[in-house]
Amino acid sequence: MKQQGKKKATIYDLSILSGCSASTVSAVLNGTWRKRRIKESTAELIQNLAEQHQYTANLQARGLRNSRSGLVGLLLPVHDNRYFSSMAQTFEAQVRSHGKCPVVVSASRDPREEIATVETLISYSIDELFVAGATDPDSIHTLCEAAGIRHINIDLPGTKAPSVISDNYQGARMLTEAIIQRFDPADPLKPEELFLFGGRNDHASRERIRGFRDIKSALLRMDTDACIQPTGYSPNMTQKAFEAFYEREGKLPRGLFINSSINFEGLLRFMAQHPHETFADIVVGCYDYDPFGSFLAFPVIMIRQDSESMLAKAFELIEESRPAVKIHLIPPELVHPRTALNGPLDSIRDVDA
Amino acid sequence: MKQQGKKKATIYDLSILSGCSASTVSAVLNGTWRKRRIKESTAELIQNLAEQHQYTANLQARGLRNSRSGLVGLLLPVHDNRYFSSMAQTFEAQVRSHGKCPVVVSASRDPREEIATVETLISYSIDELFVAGATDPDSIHTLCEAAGIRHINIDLPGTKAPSVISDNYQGARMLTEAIIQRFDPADPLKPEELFLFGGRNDHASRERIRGFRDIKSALLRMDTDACIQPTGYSPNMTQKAFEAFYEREGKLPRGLFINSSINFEGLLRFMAQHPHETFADIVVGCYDYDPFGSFLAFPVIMIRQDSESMLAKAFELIEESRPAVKIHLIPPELVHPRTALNGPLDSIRDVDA
DNA sequence: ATTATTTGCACCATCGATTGTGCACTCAAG
DNA sequence: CTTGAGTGCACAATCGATGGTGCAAATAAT
Repeated sequence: MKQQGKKKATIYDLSILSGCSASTVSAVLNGTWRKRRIKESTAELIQNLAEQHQYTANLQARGLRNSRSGLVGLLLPVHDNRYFSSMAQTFEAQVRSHGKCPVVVSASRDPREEIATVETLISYSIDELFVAGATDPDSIHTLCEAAGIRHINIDLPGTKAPSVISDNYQGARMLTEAIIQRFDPADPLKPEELFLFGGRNDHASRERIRGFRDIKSALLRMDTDACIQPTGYSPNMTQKAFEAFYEREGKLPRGLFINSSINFEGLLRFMAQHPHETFADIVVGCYDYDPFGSFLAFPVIMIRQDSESMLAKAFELIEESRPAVKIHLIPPELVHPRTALNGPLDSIRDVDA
Repeated sequence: MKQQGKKKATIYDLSILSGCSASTVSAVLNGTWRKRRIKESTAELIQNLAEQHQYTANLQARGLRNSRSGLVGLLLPVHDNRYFSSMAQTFEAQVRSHGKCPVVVSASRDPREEIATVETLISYSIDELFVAGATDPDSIHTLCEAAGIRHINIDLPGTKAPSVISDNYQGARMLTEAIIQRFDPADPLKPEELFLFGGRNDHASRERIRGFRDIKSALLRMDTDACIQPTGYSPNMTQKAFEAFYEREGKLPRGLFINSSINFEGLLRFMAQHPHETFADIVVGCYDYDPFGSFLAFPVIMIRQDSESMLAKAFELIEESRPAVKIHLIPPELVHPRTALNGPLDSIRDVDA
């Protein structure tokens, strides 16, 4: 790649060209020139020069001076699933509409990586940080607080900063109930046929498990916890859990509560290894929404977490000077099988053809 | 959010604490101290102080001085689909392994937004830029070149910078052929039953259409171009195209070549409006891979674009001092129905449970 | 005409890190 | 004792933008 290119123009270049001082140029170009009582004609002169020479401010210099960067961060566990990627999409739009620059990074649900990533972001003087699905929101809080950075938890709550999360308990109740009721009353689901797969020991999983357990107890019967199989957030671990179950029982449970779309991918991997008939009669409830997942051959009931509302609430809170450290629950939505919902992409105009 | 927090420590603070000059502190902390013949004991002293006071460098200041930031950018059209989100995931891992900081941003396939976004990135002195799926790679090239920023096109080629793209022509040939051959020889697909939906007038779409057309001519017969329906990259437009078709013909074509998973979502939306039976006999080929898409009730043949290889090649090229401005084709992979491939998430360890 | 205001802008320190230059000191060789 | 080489570090300029302060010229008030 050619490394030449005549060094981007600076306010000093424009200062010489215009015969004004650099501070005048700066004031004109950052909009504070009226406040500084710069003549309109001077402003125009400089603006024209800036345009001719394609001036753009060096944002690192500005950020250094202001100790703010105009960057707003979103920390994700992973990019590669619909829940988080649509959150990223919404986040970008929101941040842009506030005139800031969105920065989305992922940290693989690894506490060390999370800390390191946040430290890096802080070193760039990001202005605000949205922490989504962090394994350790409270240590992130400590870092942010020391640096004086406004921050907020999304999806997984912390105890030291305000949090906006999905109402996992209610969502799990709705989902569990929908799974059970999906069965023909003539041949209803039996307690030993309803299992939960996926998740781990995080707040979201615990709440979902609690909702699952409560509804299962109420509508069917809750015997032991054998029907709850946390497998982590990994397709492969989930697949192995299904394989193990199938090995033991010779079939899958008819009713499946799957903790997330990532775990659902584990079921897909299992399915790829087994004949179609193995799934003739199953009903899946998945705590996440994926449009393709909704149209599989068997009934898939999904929960769409309302990341738009979550982000909207988060933006609202982060603007407050001293938001209460509390958890805000956003109700998710039950999505019946074969439903194609609109997503953030729908607000993008796609002209031409 | 509390705005206090005792201002992060700087080299000047450590300079006072250690009794050394700021330049010595700087040298010690950025690793150049041997070159500057600093005593080992001095280095240790300063390193300990740095640790005690949780010093981290202000990267904006460093970037300003060096006119490099340590940031590497990836510009995407959108986050919210599996192709691009998995590209983002792979990109992050690669950039991190080079000791840099990944920045992923999307620009909605809007040329203006692309330009504005790239200008912002340049203003932060990003070191390198990967431009994926840009509508207007050549104007982006102009910007980058003026700023002396190494850059490379991915997914959609430009004429002024090296490009790494998927071999859309070959991929489309494979996909078209696989669709046709999926049908029972006893009741083969007829020319008027094979349609292409989606895409627009970009390089990828044109190549895919060319591949589609060539194979269709060779194996069936290519009459008019009525069987090619570019609908843009929008689920809704695609849905409307299907509705219109259905309105006219009373059914869908039995063989469908769908240009991308985004367009495939348009088919889902159509499906949500119509009874199951409408799709009893269709075969879909989709130029994109989505694990859930692969397991739908009808056969879905997919193309997985090898974004890992594309990125690997792109990283290789961008390191070269003067890479040739040519297009590198990366062969994609045909994915048979009901296949669950591994993705970038599989390389993430998910401990605990 | 003289003093008081207002207008228009230049000057300079500052943000934090980097780096070329050079000075003072130690130690050994002559 | 002088010279030369090497050691260890400090100084100061620099990256580009910002904003407080102050000063001269233009205009208004008396």
